[in-house]
Amino acid sequence: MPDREGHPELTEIELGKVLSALADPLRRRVVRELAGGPDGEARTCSSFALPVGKATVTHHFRTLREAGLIRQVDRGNSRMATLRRADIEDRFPGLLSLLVAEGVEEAGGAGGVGDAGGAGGVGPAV
Amino acid sequence: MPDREGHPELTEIELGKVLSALADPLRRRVVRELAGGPDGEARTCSSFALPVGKATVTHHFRTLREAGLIRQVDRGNSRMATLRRADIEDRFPGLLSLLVAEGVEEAGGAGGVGDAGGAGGVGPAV
DNA sequence: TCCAAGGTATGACTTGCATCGTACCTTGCG
DNA sequence: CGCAAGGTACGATGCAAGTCATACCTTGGA
Repeated sequence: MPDREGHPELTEIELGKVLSALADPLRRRVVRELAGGPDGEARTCSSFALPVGKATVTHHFRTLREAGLIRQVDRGNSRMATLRRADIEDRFPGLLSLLVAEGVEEAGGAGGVGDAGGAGGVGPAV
Repeated sequence: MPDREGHPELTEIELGKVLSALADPLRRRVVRELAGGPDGEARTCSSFALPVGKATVTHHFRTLREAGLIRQVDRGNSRMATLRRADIEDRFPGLLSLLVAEGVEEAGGAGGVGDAGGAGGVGPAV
């Protein structure tokens, strides 16, 4: 059962909810940025500079949280979000690689996803 | 540019459209059944026995086709659908494994996805 | 030739979702 | 203490998506 903040447990993460959450380009961008950063990195919601209002940002982060993709913890004034990297890799190996690869191709990189698909090596060498 | 039947080319397959298409459980079921069958298997729309009306079935198959997940070819009276397995593996390696694994866990299999994540070995040995 | 079967096209309906504005709460700081 | 800043809650709105009923087309077979 999810805790009172809405985080599902590892075994409760459902593929359908994850895919629905990742269907939105804004949410995909958040996960991609987190996946491209160091493991365990904690960022505030506002640090992503999403081109939508505050209320909408809250909505998107709630969706990501309830899907099991991110973890949110209160830290004083702000609310830090971290990627549940190990959990996602455990249940859906290779999924994060696909998101990171999407960012690469949009950034003007050459075609091909390289070694994507492996369980490791998603983030930078920490 | 997609052909007049709506099939996108390999390089036109977008992650966003694919994820949106797979967000629906009925469509996920179609892809999962195709991915679990032999490579190149062609089935009619009605062979999936989806619990919705004919018009809705057409709608779902159109979505899958325009996302680039299946290919539909006329064959006399019926319209056969085949999984674009190689194309999907090329652009999103490991994605089909996740769908097949979902079916396994729902069917009462033990936890864990085994060797999922590799590019090969999604379907049965053909 | 006529009819049944598989799909498609169209229009309508309903629900869900993304978005916003506003009000409100909490924390940190001057 | 008082205020600004980060988030949340709630209500409203507009649009996209899933569903259906119906009508229609095409093919294959009796």
